[in-house]
Amino acid sequence: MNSSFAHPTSLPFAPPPVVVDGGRARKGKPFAPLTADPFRIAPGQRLFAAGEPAAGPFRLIEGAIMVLRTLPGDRRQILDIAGPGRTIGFTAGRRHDCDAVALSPATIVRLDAGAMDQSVAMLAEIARLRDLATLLGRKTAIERLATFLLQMMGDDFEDGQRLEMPISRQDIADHLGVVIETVSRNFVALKRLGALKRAGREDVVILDAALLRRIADGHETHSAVATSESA
Amino acid sequence: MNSSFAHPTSLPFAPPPVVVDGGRARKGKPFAPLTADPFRIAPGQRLFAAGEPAAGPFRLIEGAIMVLRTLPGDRRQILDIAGPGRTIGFTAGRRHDCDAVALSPATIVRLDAGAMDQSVAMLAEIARLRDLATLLGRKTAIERLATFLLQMMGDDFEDGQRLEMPISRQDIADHLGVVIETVSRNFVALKRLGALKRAGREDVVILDAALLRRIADGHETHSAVATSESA
DNA sequence: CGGTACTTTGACCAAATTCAATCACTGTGG
DNA sequence: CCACAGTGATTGAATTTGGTCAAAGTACCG
Repeated sequence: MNSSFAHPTSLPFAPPPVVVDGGRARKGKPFAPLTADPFRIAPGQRLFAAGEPAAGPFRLIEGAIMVLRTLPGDRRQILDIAGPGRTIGFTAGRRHDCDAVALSPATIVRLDAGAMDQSVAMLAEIARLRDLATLLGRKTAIERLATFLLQMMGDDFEDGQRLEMPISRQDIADHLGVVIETVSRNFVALKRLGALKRAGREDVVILDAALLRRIADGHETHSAVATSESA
Repeated sequence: MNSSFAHPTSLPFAPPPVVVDGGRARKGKPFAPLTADPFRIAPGQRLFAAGEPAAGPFRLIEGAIMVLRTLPGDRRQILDIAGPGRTIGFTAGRRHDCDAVALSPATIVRLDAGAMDQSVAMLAEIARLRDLATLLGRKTAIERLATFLLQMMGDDFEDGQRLEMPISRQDIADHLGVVIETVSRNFVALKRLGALKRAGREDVVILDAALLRRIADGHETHSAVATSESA
């Protein structure tokens, strides 16, 4: 179903997630979101792994982290690609049920598990996972890719703007539930449709966000991966 | 991608979700999970719809309710099939982003949005949606069906036991991200593999739960929907 | 009984996967 | 500065899984 995949490269130094005191704020501030000290991890390094005792949720200050699950036969499902401000690492049990791996150098703080109002972050997580499930269950490959690009763009993104993508084709594929070749072909398809153009190795320039949006939403019903066109 | 689908039949009577007092407990009990009065809805009736102002989460006392999203072109993704004890209807914004429809006569209570410890239910919901996303992103049709059956069985289910399925093929299909014919064919495949046998219209007898589990987990690597065998 | 709705089956089709090159960018060493 | 590995991305061809379309089959209900 899927083959060689982008290794969670265990990089040189491996600071264990730095658990400072039990989570209680040391200096007063009784109801501020209680945290430990921020720490950094390098690209490819794991923040936590499935099966490990849960070390409370984490707030991502800077960088990008992906959260993923592995199943037999080289199959992976990337459940989240989180950027600054996002909270990750919620778990229902005593142990993590996913791996979390840095995509770029990341700064993180561990949140106190008891800290009030993780509920906002949890509700956001639920909404996000519903979107993902809908995408995986009911969207075509090109719709998935368009949806993904729009997510990476965030709001207030303008046509002509360069979109940085600190993520490999394999990881995109494992996020969108397709194989790497399908991602490639659909990048080409979007290029042909005039939605974007390449910009260097990993990046891309968005030419028509509105078109992208129509494709993502399942209007613009082309199969799109045509087999050699003139233009 | 998907065609005629099981209509959220708007049934005769349609009691609006009965909002009793603001959620405050009337009789003391200061910290009991504050609720309004239970109410009932009939099969096919909607509990809430996407776009409606959020009416707080609901606890399902009895019956079955499905939560689903609709996208252009007759496409649906059923995100949840909830039974007694489950809490549904979480939403990040002020409005629901899903529809909820009863599969069987259901008894429900509205929970006070502020009531402590929805967080347990939220964490469970997150875990559930991660499983679903993994299934939709990375499992084959037969693996999806096996996984679904195991879920319906719950724990402590024994070989030879009859499994009641108060849900149509179309709804199963829209839950598993395949079409109705694929569900049919894979029921046949599971029958041929000796995992189950039919029992009346909707129900099924589980013959080999262990096999089902192996299939669901992606061991037992058969494509399985063979095109006419002798046995 | 006959009608309606849902399910199953079959034949065919298409989107996506698999397998296998080829290509393009990066970094290295000559 | 250029040849050349090495890695990841792209392209092509063949295959497969699941989808589409259409025709039975089957249960349920009046």
